[in-house]
Amino acid sequence: MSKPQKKTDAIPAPIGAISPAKARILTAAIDLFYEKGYERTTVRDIADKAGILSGSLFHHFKSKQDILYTAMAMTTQAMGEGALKAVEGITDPVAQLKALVLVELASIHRKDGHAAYVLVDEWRSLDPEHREAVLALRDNSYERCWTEALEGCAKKGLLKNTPSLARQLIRGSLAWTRNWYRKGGPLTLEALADEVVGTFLTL
Amino acid sequence: MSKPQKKTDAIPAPIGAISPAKARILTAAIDLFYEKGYERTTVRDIADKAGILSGSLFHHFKSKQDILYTAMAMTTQAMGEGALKAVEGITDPVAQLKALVLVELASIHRKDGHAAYVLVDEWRSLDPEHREAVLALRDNSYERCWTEALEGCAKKGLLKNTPSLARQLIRGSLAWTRNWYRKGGPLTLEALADEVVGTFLTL
DNA sequence: GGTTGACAACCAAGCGCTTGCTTGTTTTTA
DNA sequence: TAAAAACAAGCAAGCGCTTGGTTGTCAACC
Repeated sequence: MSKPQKKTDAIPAPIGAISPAKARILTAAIDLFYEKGYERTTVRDIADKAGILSGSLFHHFKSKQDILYTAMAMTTQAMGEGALKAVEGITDPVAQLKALVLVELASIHRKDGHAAYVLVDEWRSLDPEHREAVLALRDNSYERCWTEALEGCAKKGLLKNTPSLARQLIRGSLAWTRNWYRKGGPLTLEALADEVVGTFLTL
Repeated sequence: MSKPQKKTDAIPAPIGAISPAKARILTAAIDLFYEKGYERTTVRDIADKAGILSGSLFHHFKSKQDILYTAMAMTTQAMGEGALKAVEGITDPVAQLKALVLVELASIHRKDGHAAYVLVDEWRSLDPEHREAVLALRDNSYERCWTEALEGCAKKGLLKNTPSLARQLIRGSLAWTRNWYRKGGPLTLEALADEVVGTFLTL
């Protein structure tokens, strides 16, 4: 018994099963982060919204930072699965791209349960170690889908930029929609997705 | 003299002359906001960097929020002037657009004295009233340049989207460069600007 | 089937610290 | 010599988080 070392506690734990209580807290936290940002959101705010006292939060999460990390990691994982499902069965890279753009837009504007905007707005609030962990998680599935679609387009000569540059430009365009796009207006998400795809491809 | 009303104190004051001391504080604050964001930056941080004690800040600014507002308003005004100067004498709308893209990129990555990134990152930290004031300031000159250039391109049939949609997509692409673009790499800001213009126009 | 113990979830209270900001005084500047 | 600028000290409030005790739940045991 020279080295105890039961658990690798130094490196952030993987995202396993989430208890109902944890899920409730995460939902509340994500809503508040969306409205006010991480820093302006207090643990008391989160607890209030989740219907418990602030101290009880720390029975489920070891810190406020842990809540953010879990939210981002969970969302990343969910988006990876969503992206995989979106391109499933599609072989045309243009159609793949269109599907991926729509998934990302829908996530940002909360058409589903995800919460992609935390992955847009809160990078700076996430500790460097956690940041790397989330990035690794993202590159593993979500970005892989994008790369595949974009490289497919490039091979057909449809892409104006290199795939990696195109990815960053598109990501920026989509992320910024958070600051101006409103559902219910004349422009639907689908139409917006078409516009974006049409912009970055030479069709 | 039925109404005193010496100064419209309710609505944020306009940006007049900035004293040297104020300018020093603002520079320090902008640096820190850039590194850590508004919320994580304390008034003591700002004072330290400016070479004074924290209490002395409030001789120059009435609140921390006032520092942010002044920084954003000042930056907005400077960018308006920068944009005007950039398109000065240029009649070709494509060349205008290229110049404007470069100005915005340079500001975001602090190649000049401006600090456009606060206009990207810190909107949520700015009080609603101040926010409107800055937006009005922006639309007054800076956005006017963009609208003119984009409408010029549209008239020539070079634009893929409507000018207003193109503006938002471009703005997003440029803003997001903050999260991936690093100076000193193989891609210069000028080359990046060319890529962006080439992407959004049908040349 | 009633008692018991173990455990997770939560409450109640508050600790130690940091925050933005204020006040009264001293120094610097013009 | 008076205004502007900076200091020195600290307040009140709010922050993340800890602690110790109270519930509710459910399987194990006689």
